[in-house]
Amino acid sequence: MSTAPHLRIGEVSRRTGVSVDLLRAWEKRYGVLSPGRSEGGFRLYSEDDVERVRAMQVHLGQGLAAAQAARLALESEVRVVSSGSADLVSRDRAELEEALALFAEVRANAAFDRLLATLTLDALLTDVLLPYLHDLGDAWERGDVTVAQEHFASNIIRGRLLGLARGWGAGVGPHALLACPPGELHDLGLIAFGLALRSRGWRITFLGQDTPIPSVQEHVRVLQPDSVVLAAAEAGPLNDSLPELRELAAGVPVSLAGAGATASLAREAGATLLSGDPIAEAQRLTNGRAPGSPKTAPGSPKT
Amino acid sequence: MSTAPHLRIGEVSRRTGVSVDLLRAWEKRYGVLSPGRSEGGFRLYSEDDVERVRAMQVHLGQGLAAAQAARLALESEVRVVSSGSADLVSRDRAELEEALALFAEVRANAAFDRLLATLTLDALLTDVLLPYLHDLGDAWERGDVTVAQEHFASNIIRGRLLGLARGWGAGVGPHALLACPPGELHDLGLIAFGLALRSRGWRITFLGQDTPIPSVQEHVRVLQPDSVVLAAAEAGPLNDSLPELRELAAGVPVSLAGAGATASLAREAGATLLSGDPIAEAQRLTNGRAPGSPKTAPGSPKT
Amino acid sequence: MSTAPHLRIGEVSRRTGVSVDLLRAWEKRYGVLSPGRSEGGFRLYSEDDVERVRAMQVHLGQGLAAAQAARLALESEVRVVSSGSADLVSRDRAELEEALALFAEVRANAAFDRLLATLTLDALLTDVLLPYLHDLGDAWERGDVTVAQEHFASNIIRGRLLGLARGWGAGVGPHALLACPPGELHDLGLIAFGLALRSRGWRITFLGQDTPIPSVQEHVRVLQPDSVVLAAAEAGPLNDSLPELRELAAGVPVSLAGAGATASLAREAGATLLSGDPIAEAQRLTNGRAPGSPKTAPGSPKT
DNA sequence: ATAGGTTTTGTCAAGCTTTTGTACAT
DNA sequence: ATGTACAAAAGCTTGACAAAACCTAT
Repeated sequence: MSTAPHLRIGEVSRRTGVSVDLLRAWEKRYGVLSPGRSEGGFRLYSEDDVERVRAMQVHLGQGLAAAQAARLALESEVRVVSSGSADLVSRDRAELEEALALFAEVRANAAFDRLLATLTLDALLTDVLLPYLHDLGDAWERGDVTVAQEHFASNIIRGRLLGLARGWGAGVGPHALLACPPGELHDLGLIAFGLALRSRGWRITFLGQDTPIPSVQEHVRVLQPDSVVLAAAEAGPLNDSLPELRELAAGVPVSLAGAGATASLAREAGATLLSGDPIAEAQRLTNGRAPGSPKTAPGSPKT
Repeated sequence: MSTAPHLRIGEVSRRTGVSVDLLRAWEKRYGVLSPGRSEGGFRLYSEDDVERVRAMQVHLGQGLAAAQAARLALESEVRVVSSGSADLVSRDRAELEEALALFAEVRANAAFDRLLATLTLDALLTDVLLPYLHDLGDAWERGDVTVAQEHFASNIIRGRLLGLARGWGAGVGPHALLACPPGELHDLGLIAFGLALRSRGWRITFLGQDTPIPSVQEHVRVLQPDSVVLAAAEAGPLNDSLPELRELAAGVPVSLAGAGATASLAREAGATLLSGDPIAEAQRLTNGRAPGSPKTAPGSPKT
Repeated sequence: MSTAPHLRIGEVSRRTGVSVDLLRAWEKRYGVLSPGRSEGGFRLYSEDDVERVRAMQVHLGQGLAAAQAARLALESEVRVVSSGSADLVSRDRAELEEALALFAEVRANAAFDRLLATLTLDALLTDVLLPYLHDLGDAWERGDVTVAQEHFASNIIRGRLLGLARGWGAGVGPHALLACPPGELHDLGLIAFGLALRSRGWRITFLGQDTPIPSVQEHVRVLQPDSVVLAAAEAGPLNDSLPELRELAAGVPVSLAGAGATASLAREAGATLLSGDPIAEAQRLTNGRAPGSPKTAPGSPKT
């Protein structure tokens, strides 16, 4: 795949770390590079040339003499595989983390795209995003991460997850209503849970952060979901809503999730506890319901 | 719809803020206006003429020269053209509102899709989303809308806006850092503002809800934004951060926006007040930038 | 998509941060810009010109020299910010088409990503991809497009659609088996149909191009799908398989789709005809399965 | 690596014209 | 109200210049 030559020698030097003089020397002595020329005679290199310089560097690093390195670089057109392909995912994960820490939106999105292209949604959530969010929470508590960094990262991830969530209310599957109790602002785990449910055929209605239980109650009557899931990162918000939770759980299956949900709390509220990670619990919920076929096919909203 | 001409030049001047002399000059030079005449020879303008003057002002505000502004004001005769499709737009807008009120995610997204296919970003924001959010806030205060409905709608819209926002940190333009002060959870207007800035060539870093000012401060040093914008729906959060705001504003241009930002607050903080709607203010901020002062020198090699 | 030129040089400078002198120099030296002129000789730039300046800036930022940056900007290898006045979707759609026609894979993917971020999957399919594929077919028949171009575009789109399709076999919804009859190679419409079904909660098994009906038959016995859909762009392949089709349709609901499916053919085969576009038919099939009326929620539709 | 020459590119200046808001006289 | 005048702001062209980046050859 040849690209038009458009890099001057200084930029090639900057990109590879090889001095301009040396670049010219390699060209003359070994013919590794054959740049075009500008009208006035300046060398113009292509991206491929940069690759070839990199290849030279790799070979030199392996102890070969320059002449041999050059021959190899020319002959085999070795692509530099900077790390094993098995590790591609963890590389992208690292890239994502670094980009988010540096406020580099574009890099973060690119890494996200690559991950999305390599992994299934389940794998992306369980192996990358949820661990990352977990670590982020820890780092935040330890003060290793500023609030601004945490916010920036959350907003990027929220945007991407909501993008994946688009349309999750459609279809014929069972219907889950998701919300965080009053005072609870961490909704990312809940979105992840919704996505996992979605990919198993559920329909999702998402209310998000800081939703009063009576308001949930009110709409349960109308929407008739098959399940209501409330998530909180700490016990406080759930505890504060305990009476209303009990009332809610009397009319519809309620599950509590997130680090704030405990067995005793669930028991007192008459709710189910989802203690594992979102994906596992989504699987469990789905298996519990209908191993194979959807229970009912409630009408889908028209259009 | 043409109305009978009945406005004398002084009234037109008063309504538009354009001096009498200038109105006559525009008429003669560009033919933007063609007023009738009273018996005694006084100019008599119609409402349409006033609209046309307003159109000129809009274009001038966008940095066009008078001659070009006039041509556009005459050519596009925007009212007529868009009122044909205005029906369609308002239908889609109504559909969007109804779907959001009914938790009909799919219908809401479909309406949003149609709006995206008909409108420019500016029009979508100014004519549909911002008014809708405004109304929603009012309805919420009056209790005409439940918390769950408000949350559901916000999350859908947030998801779509963040989708449009993807990549807004890239590029070469001036750089704005956006955040809501501690305690402030309404970030949609700020996202809209970010989008408007983006479409005018700015780069955006978005921190969102509930961001402590010292954390903003810290990253301002690193990111060196050209402008920091803080938005709040009520005065409280901004007031509470006043001392830190002042300190922040000492080192970087700070603007305050949203219903919670007042002139006196801005003055005390040493910040600029953005009092208008997000799109207008984005325009203003862009025009306000000094001409011919390219901040970024060519060839910034760092990522 | 050219807009009328109406920006004077100062405004362009203000918007891009490039000095007026430099703008004139770039015009003269590299021809990056070709502004119109006012009556008195002032340069008048269009919005597209502004974009081209931005493209230059991006390339400069990557370390290219001005001359080369200009060449790239002219070849429009990079589209930067969408700032123009066109609506949001048609811009990216045009970009996608151009990129596909020019074998510019990176650009095409970038445009696809933007569309995916802005639109719903349904909208992406109905408003962008399916019309595009249709036009492409026409252009191919007229000879306006080379085989290579058609292949390139198809493969890119197939890759992206299959990426979206990942995991479409999982879950609890009804199960559809999709295939093209022997001799039929056009599977893109069928993939689109599968995606539309998927987003409505179905599980998909996709057999693809050129599948012998007995093989479908066999899968049906094992997988017990709720529906089998066969698609063909011309009548031939379906006709040739008529006897086997009849046999297949005796054991499982079969639908025929694509331009090659006719009412009479469907009748003879004992199959249903899906005559509309994939998305509409997916909706119909879904509604057909779940005849329960949509539960309409009250709430406050009015504001 | 150094020396001596060339190309590239951003910026500036001088002198003149166009555009446009405002002012003034009739 | 009309017509003319005017000055500031913004543009135009040509030509030149200097710093940075490159070239070849020693």
